Amino acid sequence: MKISTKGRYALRMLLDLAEHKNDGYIALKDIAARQNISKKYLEQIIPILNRSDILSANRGYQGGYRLAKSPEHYTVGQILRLTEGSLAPVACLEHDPVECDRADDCITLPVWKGLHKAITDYLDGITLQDILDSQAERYANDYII
Amino acid sequence: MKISTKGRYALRMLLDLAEHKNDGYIALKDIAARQNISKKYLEQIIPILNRSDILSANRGYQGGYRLAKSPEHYTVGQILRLTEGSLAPVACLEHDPVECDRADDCITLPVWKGLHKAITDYLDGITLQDILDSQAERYANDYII
DNA sequence: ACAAATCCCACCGAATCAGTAAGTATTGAG
DNA sequence: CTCAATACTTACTGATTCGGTGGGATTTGT
Repeated sequence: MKISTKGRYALRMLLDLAEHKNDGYIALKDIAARQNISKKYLEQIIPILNRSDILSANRGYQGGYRLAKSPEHYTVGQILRLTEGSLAPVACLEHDPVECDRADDCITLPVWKGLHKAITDYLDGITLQDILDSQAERYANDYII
Repeated sequence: MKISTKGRYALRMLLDLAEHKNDGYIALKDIAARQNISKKYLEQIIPILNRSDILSANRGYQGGYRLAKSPEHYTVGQILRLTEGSLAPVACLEHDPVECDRADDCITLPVWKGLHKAITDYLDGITLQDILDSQAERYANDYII
């Protein structure tokens, strides 16, 4: 019941892009350095995100990535669904559901459905902008103290 | 981000014991047959639950297991914590937290804390009795229709 | 032309998952 | 007292996933 590093890194990568959304195209090298993540591994995660048009990429010299939309248009749920494949806590709730002949009278299925809803309701309610805002707020508090 | 079969089987096993709580000691063989789960595998799951005094076991002829308390005293969260080790969606939130030197200014940590809370609030709010009740209700409806 | 970047594909060790196998210890019934 | 049924224990195993690394090919601004 863990979020994979792939998902956590993807979120941090997009947050990094959100923080630098006015700096043009950001090279993977810079994200890797700032976030202290292997650039090679990020190279493997990027195409997962890139497939669904949430990023805009530029190859070659001075190339890199930037967000296709502004940070409030990305929810954490949306990002994690890409990297994790699905946020369903059991296989029988996935989009192409794994067949389960017990589903009709499965006594535990409603529990998993409810859990799935609790998870997605929470994660789809948080945008990248929300996370940036809460960070800004924290820094402000630090400054006051 | 999946609940393991170990956790799902543990829940079904305890629900089976709850359904037969007035039938004395229940042999693993019977649970395995009713739930269509390998008895050998259940044998491996049982000690995880047995360690924490939620079961009462009897060895030998006519032996088996029964719940130590009544079904409303078991929450799904409590059971899954035993089999999954922890319900934390990231390692840095576990009980013996995995060290993370970035924790102090980790921008994503509040997200994972909130997710952890959403998950545990939901799962700790459901008891075995709740599940049995919802099943009974469904059967009642079927009967009416 | 060259260097910096994205892209692409294969590989790899370690851990986890989902079980199986084989045997020991304990108990009630006959 | 013996036997069969049961819980308990330990070890093993094949498949898959996790968390990467390595080696290049391709594109692009200077």
